[in-house]
Amino acid sequence: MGRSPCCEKAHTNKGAWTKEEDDRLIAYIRGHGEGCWRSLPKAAGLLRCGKSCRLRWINYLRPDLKRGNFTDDEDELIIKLHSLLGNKWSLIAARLPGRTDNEIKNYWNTHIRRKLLSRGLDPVTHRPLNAGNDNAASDAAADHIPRISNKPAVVIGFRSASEEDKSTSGSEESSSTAAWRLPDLNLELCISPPFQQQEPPLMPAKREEEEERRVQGLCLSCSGAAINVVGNKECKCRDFLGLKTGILDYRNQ
DNA sequence: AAGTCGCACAACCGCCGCACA
DNA sequence: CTGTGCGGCGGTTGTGCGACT
Repeated sequence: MGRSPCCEKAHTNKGAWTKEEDDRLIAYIRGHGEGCWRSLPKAAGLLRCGKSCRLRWINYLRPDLKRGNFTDDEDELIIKLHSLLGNKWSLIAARLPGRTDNEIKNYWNTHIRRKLLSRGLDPVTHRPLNAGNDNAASDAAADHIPRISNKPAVVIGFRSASEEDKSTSGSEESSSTAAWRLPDLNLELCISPPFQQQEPPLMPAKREEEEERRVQGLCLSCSGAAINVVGNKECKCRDFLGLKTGILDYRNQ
């Protein structure tokens, strides 16, 4: 029993959006807000699938989009976030006001990958290309090595100095990742939720949740000041990695 | 001027997780 | 508890355009 398609494909337009379609979509959302994407196309008089409308709105038509070139600051922020989060484009985009996950994903694949390669860094692992296994590094650069669980390769910065000491004497993880240092990544995340070495493995969904909480729970702008760690709530300083950022939440506008 | 190539980015596809009945 | 519908996400593809030969 297959799932029904998200829309009646036979009667939907595909490909590039026309000006008229854009206008209809904008007018409808202005009038009714973002709601049920599935029913939106019909209500707005569009021969498009709901997903397509959502994508078009989020990636192109939203009024709070920046458009235009990425700044150097944004470049560096993306690189840092990618080293922490991996290919979690939506999480990365949430830290870059006016940028969409799709835009960042495209930008990564076209610009930043090359930028990292030119720095001698593997864009997948953020490790130096000539570090360790040469074959592995070059293969990874060619995208032949799948990232393990799509998780960030680097966990640096989430440990205190004392944790660091502990880890040097211990686990496999310490030898495989913590022993290595990302040269240009210094987030000064010296405070953190307690590092739980013996933490039982999380279920995949929980793991992702936890991952997000780790990032959210740390204010990366306040040089790790503990006062800004407020559980899984955003720090109110609105200053992320040195960039003034509003946390993007167009849904509440 | 015509053809080819590579880049940039918009759009699509398929899967997953969550909410709900 | 299970099945279904929906929104959301990440990977991939398609297409337009400029640079180059």
